[in-house]
Amino acid sequence: MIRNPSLRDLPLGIQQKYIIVTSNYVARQHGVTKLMSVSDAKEKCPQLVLVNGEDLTCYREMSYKVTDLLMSHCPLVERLGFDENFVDVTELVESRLKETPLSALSFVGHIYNQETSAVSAKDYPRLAIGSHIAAELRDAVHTKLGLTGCAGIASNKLLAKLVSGAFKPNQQTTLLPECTVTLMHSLSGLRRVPGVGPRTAQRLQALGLHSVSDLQLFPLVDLVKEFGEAHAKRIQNLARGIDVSMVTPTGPPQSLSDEDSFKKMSTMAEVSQKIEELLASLIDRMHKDGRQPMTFRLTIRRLSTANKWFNRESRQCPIPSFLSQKIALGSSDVLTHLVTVAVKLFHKLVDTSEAFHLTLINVCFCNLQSRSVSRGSIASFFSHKPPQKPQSSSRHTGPPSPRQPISPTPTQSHGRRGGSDYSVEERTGASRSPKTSGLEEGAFPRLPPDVDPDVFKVLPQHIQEELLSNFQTERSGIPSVLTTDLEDQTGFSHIFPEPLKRASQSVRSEERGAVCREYDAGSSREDGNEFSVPQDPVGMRVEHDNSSKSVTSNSVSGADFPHNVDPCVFSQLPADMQRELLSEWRQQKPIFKMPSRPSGTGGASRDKKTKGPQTNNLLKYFKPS
DNA sequence: ATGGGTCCT
DNA sequence: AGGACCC
Repeated sequence: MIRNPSLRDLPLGIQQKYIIVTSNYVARQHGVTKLMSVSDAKEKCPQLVLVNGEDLTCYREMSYKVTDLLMSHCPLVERLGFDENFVDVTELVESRLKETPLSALSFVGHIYNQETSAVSAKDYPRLAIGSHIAAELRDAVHTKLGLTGCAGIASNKLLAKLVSGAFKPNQQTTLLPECTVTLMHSLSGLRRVPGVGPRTAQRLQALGLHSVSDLQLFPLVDLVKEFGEAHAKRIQNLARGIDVSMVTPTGPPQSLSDEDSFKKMSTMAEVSQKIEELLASLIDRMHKDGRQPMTFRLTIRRLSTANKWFNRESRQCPIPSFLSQKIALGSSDVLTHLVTVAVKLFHKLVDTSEAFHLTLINVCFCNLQSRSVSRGSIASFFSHKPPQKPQSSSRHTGPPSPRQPISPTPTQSHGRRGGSDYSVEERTGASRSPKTSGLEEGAFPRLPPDVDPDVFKVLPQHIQEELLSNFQTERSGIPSVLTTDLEDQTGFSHIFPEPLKRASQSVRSEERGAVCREYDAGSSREDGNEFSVPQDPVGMRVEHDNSSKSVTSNSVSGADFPHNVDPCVFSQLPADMQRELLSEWRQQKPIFKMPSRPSGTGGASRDKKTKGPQTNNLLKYFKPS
């Protein structure tokens, strides 16, 4: 729709192969649904206009533009697919809170299950501020990129995401902590809980669990028997509305892939041709990215009578370094060489002396390394301060673009290996200082002043809840996450880098143009971004350093609580109290996981998970031509 | 399903 | 290399 506004008021469907992956609201009014076959859709809506959405380029570009724009307002942005972003606005909220009188606070948009006019913003100062930030972000995305979408404002990612869909086209909703229970109970089944996929839902069903409350109340011990401790705790917490995961800045993609599916392919000639076609566009994308892929992977799907359902098989291999350099440099004869590599992998997958029938081929570059400048040594990495959050520098600075061997290209910060010295540091930001770890106060810092935390801890649950609920009405909530989403449209190009987010699949994207969400009805999609607000700054972010100690209490996987906290009680606590508890608890955990496996090149590089600090600008991505 | 992605085992 | 999850 963005590309062709004349489609805006017509029923529009985005087609990939023989299915409508998404559609605008006009088409939805005519009964077109999300993964409907083209034939069923045409039957329901003969006038349906179809746009092919198999090429995700436009959506990807727009998607990064959105992420980039959000990052320019607040650096902590985590992408989820092409059309959703989580933004941790805790720090922004805290700084605005310091400069605004309580009397000047208000809410913007909807409040889940309550009348906005009936809620006092003074009682939830952080969430109220979060609602304004979400509105500003949605407005920026709309005015600068032409996309509309929804946002959810809550104390964690799970909740922000779930509440963002409460009011559908192009609206935003804030979740007050006391409505968490209602929101979770409103879900029609366990599959609606993000993080519970088809497999987990099936296993839960086998245990006799169907609803969110079934999972909330199921004995953890028994759940652990089925799923293991970490997974069991995680999903049960999710059912209770608890999500301790951080908003992890996404940074540039970890892999780039290109694939095509078809009815059937049975000859080597067709296979090499398809591989060549896919590789040509992948190499082009890789070149624009500017990083060097160290690994290549080929994936296929066989036509299988039985098991049609996900049988994908893959083989991967290191990319000879002369080739990966050429890719980054944009050399023209790379294609042939890579086709050779791919065909060799293909033969490891398929015995071509026998008949074969493929249904899909995927080519992927992963283990992407930024060639930063100096290839310096690992020593230079250690000499810098710790990986701070680099942030940005590059972000706005133009496309880092590709190229140029020497330049200090920013690209990622983080791990950066190498680099001259400068780059790295920019840090900035905010200082999130480390606050030392430790103890600062007790575990329950925000109890009413007349309650001793040590006494509180040993009280029966119902008494604790009563104390807290009385106290809670006086405190504000803390927001935490927001998500925003946007819709569609696309356009492209741009300024710097990258793009946006939304469009989830191709589908969405194509729609683009039009619509957006004007008003209701229908549909398109929207989705959103979620902003979470609140958290304490300190809490979520852990970054820094080192570790302090290792774990104190249980540590275990991410899902547990400090030893004296019962999850059931915890879930009833006011959001800001939860946040502080989690913060403290997280500070005791080691921050970096270190290479569990010997990594390759410099260990310094990082470990993937360490992404935290890297903010990078992602976006740089395709250059502005 | 489609055409992408993520992280964990 | 595969599995699970997300869109």
